[in-house]
Amino acid sequence: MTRAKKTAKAAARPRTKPAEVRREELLDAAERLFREQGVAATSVDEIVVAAGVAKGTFYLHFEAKEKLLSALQQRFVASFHAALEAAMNRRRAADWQGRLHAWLAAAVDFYLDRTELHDIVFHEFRAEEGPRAKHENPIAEQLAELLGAGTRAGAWSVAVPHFSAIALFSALHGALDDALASSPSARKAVNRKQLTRALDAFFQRAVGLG
Amino acid sequence: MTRAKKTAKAAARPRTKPAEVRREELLDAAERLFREQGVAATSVDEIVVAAGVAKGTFYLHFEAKEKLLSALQQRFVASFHAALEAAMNRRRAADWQGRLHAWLAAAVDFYLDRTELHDIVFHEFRAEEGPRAKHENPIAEQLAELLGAGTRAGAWSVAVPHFSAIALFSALHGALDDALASSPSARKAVNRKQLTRALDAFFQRAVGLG
Amino acid sequence: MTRAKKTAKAAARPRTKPAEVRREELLDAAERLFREQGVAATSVDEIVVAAGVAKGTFYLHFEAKEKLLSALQQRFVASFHAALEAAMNRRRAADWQGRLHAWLAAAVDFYLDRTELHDIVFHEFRAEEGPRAKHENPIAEQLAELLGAGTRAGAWSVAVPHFSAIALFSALHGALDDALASSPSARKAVNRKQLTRALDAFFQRAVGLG
Amino acid sequence: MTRAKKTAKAAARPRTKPAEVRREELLDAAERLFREQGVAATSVDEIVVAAGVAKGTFYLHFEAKEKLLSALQQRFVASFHAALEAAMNRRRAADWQGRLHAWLAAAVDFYLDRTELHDIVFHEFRAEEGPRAKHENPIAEQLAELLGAGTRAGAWSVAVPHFSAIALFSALHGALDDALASSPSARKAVNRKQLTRALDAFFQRAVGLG
DNA sequence: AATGAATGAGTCTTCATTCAT
DNA sequence: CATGAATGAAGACTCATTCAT
Repeated sequence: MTRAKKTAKAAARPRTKPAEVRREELLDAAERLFREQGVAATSVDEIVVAAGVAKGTFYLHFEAKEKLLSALQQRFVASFHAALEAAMNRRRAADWQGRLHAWLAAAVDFYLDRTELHDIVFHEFRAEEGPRAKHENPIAEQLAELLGAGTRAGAWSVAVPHFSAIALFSALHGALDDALASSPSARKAVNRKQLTRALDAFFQRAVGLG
Repeated sequence: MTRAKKTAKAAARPRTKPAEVRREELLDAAERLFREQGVAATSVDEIVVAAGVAKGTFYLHFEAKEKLLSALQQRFVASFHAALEAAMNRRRAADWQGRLHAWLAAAVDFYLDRTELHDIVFHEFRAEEGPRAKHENPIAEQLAELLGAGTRAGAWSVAVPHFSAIALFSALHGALDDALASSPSARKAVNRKQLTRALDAFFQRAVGLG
Repeated sequence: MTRAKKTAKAAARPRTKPAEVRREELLDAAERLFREQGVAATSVDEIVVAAGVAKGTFYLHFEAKEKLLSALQQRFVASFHAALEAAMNRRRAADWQGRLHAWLAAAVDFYLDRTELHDIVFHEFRAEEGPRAKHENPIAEQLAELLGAGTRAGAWSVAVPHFSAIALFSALHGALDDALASSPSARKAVNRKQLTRALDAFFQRAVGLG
Repeated sequence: MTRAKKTAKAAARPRTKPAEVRREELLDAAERLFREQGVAATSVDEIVVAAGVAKGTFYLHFEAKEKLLSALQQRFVASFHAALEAAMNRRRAADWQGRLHAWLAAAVDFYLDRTELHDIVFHEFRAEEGPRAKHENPIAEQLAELLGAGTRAGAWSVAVPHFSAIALFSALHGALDDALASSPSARKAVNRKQLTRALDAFFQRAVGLG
C-alpha cells in the first residue's frame, strides 16, 4: 500500500503503443532470447528488459510465460504454413510432383533457417492441457491435403493421407535434426542440396513413385 | 529431530549398500516419478525420498540431476535396443522382410507400452553439451544396419541406410505420437494392429518394395 | 483493443456523472467485494471493474485504496449509529430500561445482519496514522451518553459512562463474534433471542440493576 | 539447473543447530519485526536476515509465512495463559475474589506490556480455515472455568460461564485498547491502578457482586 | 557410504499508483 | 470528469547443490 516512491529516469519515451504492437515486440524479444538461451533459461525479466517495457506490461499482454510460448508457437506455425503454401502455389495446380517438391524444399529451407525456434516451439514445450495434447499440426495437415488431392488426381497413390503426412513430416523433421547434429558447429554448412535430394527420393517412394 | 532420538527408530536397516544397487534404486525411483509427473516437476528431494536415501546420497551417485537423466536415457535405450534385437533374432537370418517386420512390430509395442518414459527421455531432455548433441541414436543405427545388410543381400534397396533409418525411425515415432494424441484417454486403445499394418506398408515402400 | 473500434461498443453510456454519485458507486462496489473476498484479496482493479469505471477514475475520488476503506468505515458507522438512534427513539424518553434494551437489540440485529462488513471495517483495518488511532467509536459514545443520562435520571448507576460503554460495546461485540464462530455454517441460525437475553442480563448487571 | 556458483563469505559459523532452536530464533526475529512494523509490512526476507539464516531455512521450519504467524499466536497464548494461571495460584484456592482479581490484574499487566504483539496476533490475523475460525480462545476459557467454579462454590453467581467469560474478556480487551488509544504517545503512562480498579468494579457487577 | 541442515540465487507474479491523452 | 496503458518495487516461495559430521 505504500509504493509511492519513484526515480526519475529516461526522459522522452513514447509511453503508449497499440496493444498489438507491444504484444509483437514482446513476442520478438522473447523469440530472440529463447533462440539464444532456450525457454527455461530465459526469465520474464530478461524478456521485458529486451522489449524495453516494465515487468507489469508483460502481464498486460500475456497471462503467464507459458501463454507467450503458445503465442510464439502459433505465430511460428502460421508463418511456416504460409511459406509452404506460397512455395507450392508457385507451381501449376496440376503439377503434383512439382508441388510436392516445392513443399519439401521450402520446408527444408524454412527449417534450416529457423532451427532453434523450431525446436523450442515444438520440443521444449510441454505442459498445458494435460500430456500429449493433439498439436493439431497444421503443417502436416497441409501435406495431407496435398497427398490426398494428388492421389485423387491420379498423380500418385497414398492410401491414408493423414497417416502418411504425419510420417513424412516426422521423417523430414528427424532427418533435418540428424543432419544438423552431425555437422558440429558449422550448422549452416549442412548440404541442403544433398539433403533435399535424399528427402525427395524418400518422399517419392512414400507416395508410391519410387 | 534431536540428536538423541537416533537409535529408537527403525532398528534394522541395511544402511550401506553397494554403489551399483543404490544407483539403480535412485534410477528406479526417478523413473517412476518422471513418468508420473514429468522431469521438471520432479525435484531431487522427491527422488531421494522415494529411494529412501538422504539428499547427499544422491550426489554421491550422480553429479547432478541432469546426469541422472542421461543415465536413465541410456538405460532406456539399451533395453529398447535389446528388445528389438531379440525380436529380430526370432527370425531366420535370411528372412529380411521378417526381420524388418519384427523390428517394427517390437518397436511399436515397446513404444506404446512405455510412452511416458520415451517422451521424457527423448523430448524433455535438452541442455548438456550445448544444443543439439548428437543423440547417437542407437535404435536408428540398429535399423540402419538392418537396412544396409538387407540391401547388400539384395532383399531390398536402400541407398543411404543411415538416412533412411533416421527418417523411418522418426516417421515411426511421429505416427505413434499422433495416434496417441488422437485417442484421448483410452491411450491403450490405440489400434496396434492397424497402426502396425500402416507402418509396415510405409516401411515397405521406403525400402523400395512398395 | 484497436483505437478504431471505439464507437461501435455500447452506444449510449452516461460517461460523466456527478462526483458524489460516482463516489458512492465505487463505495458500493468495494463494499460488496470486500464482503465477498476480504479487503486484502480485493484489488483496485476489481473495484473499478465492478463499478464500471476506469482505473484512473478511482484515484479521482479516493487518494488511495486505504482512504476508500476509511470512507466505508465512516459510512458503516454512520448507518449503524442512525439505526440505533432510531431504535432508541421508538421508546419514550423516560423509559431508560426500554431505551437500553432497544439499543442492545438493535445492535445485535444490525451486527448479525452485516457481519462481514463489520469485521472488515473494524478488524481488517490497521495502518493509517500510526498504530492504534483512536477509533473515536461513535457507537460506544452513543451508549455512553445513554448510560450517563440514565444515571443522572436515577434509572441506574454508572460511575464512568465512557468506560462502561466501551466495555459493554466490546462485550457485545465479543459475544456476537463467539456466537457466530460457534455456529459453523448456519451463521444465520444464531439464536438471537437467547443471545439478546443473555446480553440483556449482562447489561443489567453492568448498570447496577442485576 | 545451473546454480553452482558460490561466493565465499563469513568464515566460522555454527552451521547446524537443533531444529527447535532455529525455529525459536526465527520466531523471535519475526516477533520483533512484527511488533515494530506489523505483519504485512514484514517480509520473509527481513525475518531471515534478522534471524541470521538463509531464505530456504525459513521454509525448512515453516510451510509459509502464515504458519509462522499461527505458531507465534500459539506461543503468545500459551505464555499469556501460563502467566494468568500463575497469578491466580498465588492466592488460596478458596479465595475466589482474590483469584478473580489476580487474574484480572495479571491480564492487564500482560496486555499492557505486550500490546503490539497482542494486536498482531489477534487482529491482524485473518485467513486460514475460512472466515471466523473459532479461535478457541483459551484465555477466555480459563476465565470461564474460574467463573464456573466460583459459582458452584457459592462465591458469586454466573449463569452461563462461557458467555460471561467471553463478554468479560472482550470488555477487558476493549477497555485496554481504548485506554491505550487515549494516551497518545505516552503509552506506558496509562494509569494501570485506575484502570484495574474500574475493571474490577465492572467484573464485580458482572459476577453479581456489584 | 551416508546424512540432512543449510544455502541463496532465481522465478514468476501481483498490484497500487501515475500520467499522457 | 474520465480513460487505461504503463510502471516497477515488492513479495512469497522453490530447489539444485554443498558440506560438516
